[in-house]
Amino acid sequence: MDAIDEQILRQLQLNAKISMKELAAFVHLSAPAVAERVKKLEEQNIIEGYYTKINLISLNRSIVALVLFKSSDCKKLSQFCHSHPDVLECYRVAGEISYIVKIATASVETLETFIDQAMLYGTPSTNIVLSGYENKPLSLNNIMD
Amino acid sequence: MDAIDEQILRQLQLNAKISMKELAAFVHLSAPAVAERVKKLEEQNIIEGYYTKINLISLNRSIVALVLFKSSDCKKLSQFCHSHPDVLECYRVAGEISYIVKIATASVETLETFIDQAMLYGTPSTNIVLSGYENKPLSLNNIMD
DNA sequence: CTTGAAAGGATCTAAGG
DNA sequence: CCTTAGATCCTTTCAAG
Repeated sequence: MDAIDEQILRQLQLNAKISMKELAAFVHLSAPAVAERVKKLEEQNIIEGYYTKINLISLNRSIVALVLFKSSDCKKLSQFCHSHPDVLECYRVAGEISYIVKIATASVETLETFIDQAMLYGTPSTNIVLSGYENKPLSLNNIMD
Repeated sequence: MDAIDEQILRQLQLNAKISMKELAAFVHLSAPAVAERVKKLEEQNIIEGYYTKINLISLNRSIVALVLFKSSDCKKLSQFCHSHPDVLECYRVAGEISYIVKIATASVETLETFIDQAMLYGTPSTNIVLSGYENKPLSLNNIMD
């Protein structure tokens, strides 16, 4: 991983579908050279995947909430969340809280159902998201383009 | 948005770089037909973007934490987080907590620095992530393939 | 690493149902 | 809205430097 790889990763974070040609222009290399670097980054699992962000409202998930659990049965809670169709992310954490779940759901009714079910495994504290942002790109050094 | 669009979105969530040809095979249409649907989904902002997930350790961010803020100056905190190079996500929430920040940072020292700075804008409660998962794909109805 | 060329895919365009 | 067919562009691979 050198400075050129870092620039490649930076561009890929912003746009997974950039062409090798464009990427090559960014880093001042040829397209075959960049393609080989990207391939190696994939093989080393430094690039973990390419995914598409879909508008949550379009997926009928108008309500996003972060649910914090104290003293929960983490194993069962983890299983429950993993199988729940509205759960986006979940984290086992060390701190005041023991488990944190991000959920995107259709309505307050479906949120209530989730909470009721989750209460079997711990004590939830629900925080509904009013605004926020995600997917801020990271760079190793803070090189700006 | 019909059932075919939903299938397209489902596949794109799993792999942003799938070809129109492959996607067409999934939904039993021709490649140009699928390409046009994808283009419309992009124009309607139902597809919000194509991103690459990079391994955090490779980016020198071994520590991930979720920091919860109570009674904070949300506007200034938001500005601070937005400009911080290690912040991945932040949310203004309604609940017991008023602001939640996800940060990926190099070490306990850099985490400490973040907390010290963030304390100017609110009262943080730091939860270090032990394990977790993200990017669970969503579907409108729970159609499995 | 480069350039350049050739082969294979993917995408785009156009014509038509 | 769809299909098929052709043209064009991109990527990939290989050569040679």
